[in-house]
Amino acid sequence: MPELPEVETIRRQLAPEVAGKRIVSAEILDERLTRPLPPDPVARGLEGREIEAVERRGKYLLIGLEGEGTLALHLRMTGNVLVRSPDRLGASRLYESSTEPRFLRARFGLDDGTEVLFTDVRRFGTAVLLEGADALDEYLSTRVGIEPLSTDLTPEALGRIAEGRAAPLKSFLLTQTGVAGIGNIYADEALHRAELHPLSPAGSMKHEHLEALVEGIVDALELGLAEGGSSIDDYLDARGERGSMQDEFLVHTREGRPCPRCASARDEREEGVPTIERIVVGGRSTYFCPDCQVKLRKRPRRRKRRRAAPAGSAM
DNA sequence: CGCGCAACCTGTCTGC
DNA sequence: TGCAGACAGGTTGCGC
Repeated sequence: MPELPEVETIRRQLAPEVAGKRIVSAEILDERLTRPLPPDPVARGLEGREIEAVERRGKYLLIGLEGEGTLALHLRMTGNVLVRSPDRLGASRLYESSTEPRFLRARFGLDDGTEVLFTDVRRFGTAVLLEGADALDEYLSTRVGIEPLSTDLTPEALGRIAEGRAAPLKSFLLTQTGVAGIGNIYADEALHRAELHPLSPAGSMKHEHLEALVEGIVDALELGLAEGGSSIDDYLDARGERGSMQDEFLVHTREGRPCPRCASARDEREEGVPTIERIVVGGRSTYFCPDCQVKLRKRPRRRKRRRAAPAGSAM
């Protein structure tokens, strides 16, 4: 579930609720959360420690602790982080419920009564306690690459990591050590914006494609952030509320619907508008418009003229 | 080293 | 109604 916009939404809500407060209790309720290490040392390492900051790298939520420690949380597919502050009871569905959320995997209590809850249906989520700046850097160095909403993401930088790659663009975008934070939703949305075919080899992009893809990535992620993330199924923000990005999808989960770009390009005529297709790439559902998302050739050597008229697939 | 795919989990939905 | 099978936002480990 949570990709960069969802994790960043949680981070922004969590930070002001927990920064400067002290952890007075830490309960790891599911031992898989800290796998392969046992949960007890993690819980003991947290208790009594003050939270200094809440940051994010890729899809990792980083809880900065006094003494150079960091609790690195990853929500994987169905994880949620919820914050309950004592003075906000009744502010949302989450607070109204007096009962514990389902699938609770960890609970952290702070010195002013604030509670931070980690829930996760599928139990893929992880919590790692890293001591010292070096341990954090080492942990992240093999897991996350370029931060897409920073100035580090340029067409040149993207070109360097894509160079020589035969993997399809969709798989390339999902590789976190290249560009970090993009998941299945935003990969589809970025490729549509860039007018690139998900099966094009990553190494086939020329400068204009790299520029378009950078722009597509940034636009898709920023819209996701502005909408508070995508709630297709499980995702809720730190206050227990749904995001609204799912209402803004151009292609993701929209199989059979008209392509919004092609439709607006010829809005006078209703018929003949290409429709979104679903294929499987790297084992993941992939949605795209076969008409406006151009399939690039492996070698950028020969330039091929694109046909002007759409192949009339009757549908 | 790059790449594709199974595995890790549990819940929900669809079709017979 | 019951049940098998497909599918779900992510990452890792293994084999080629």
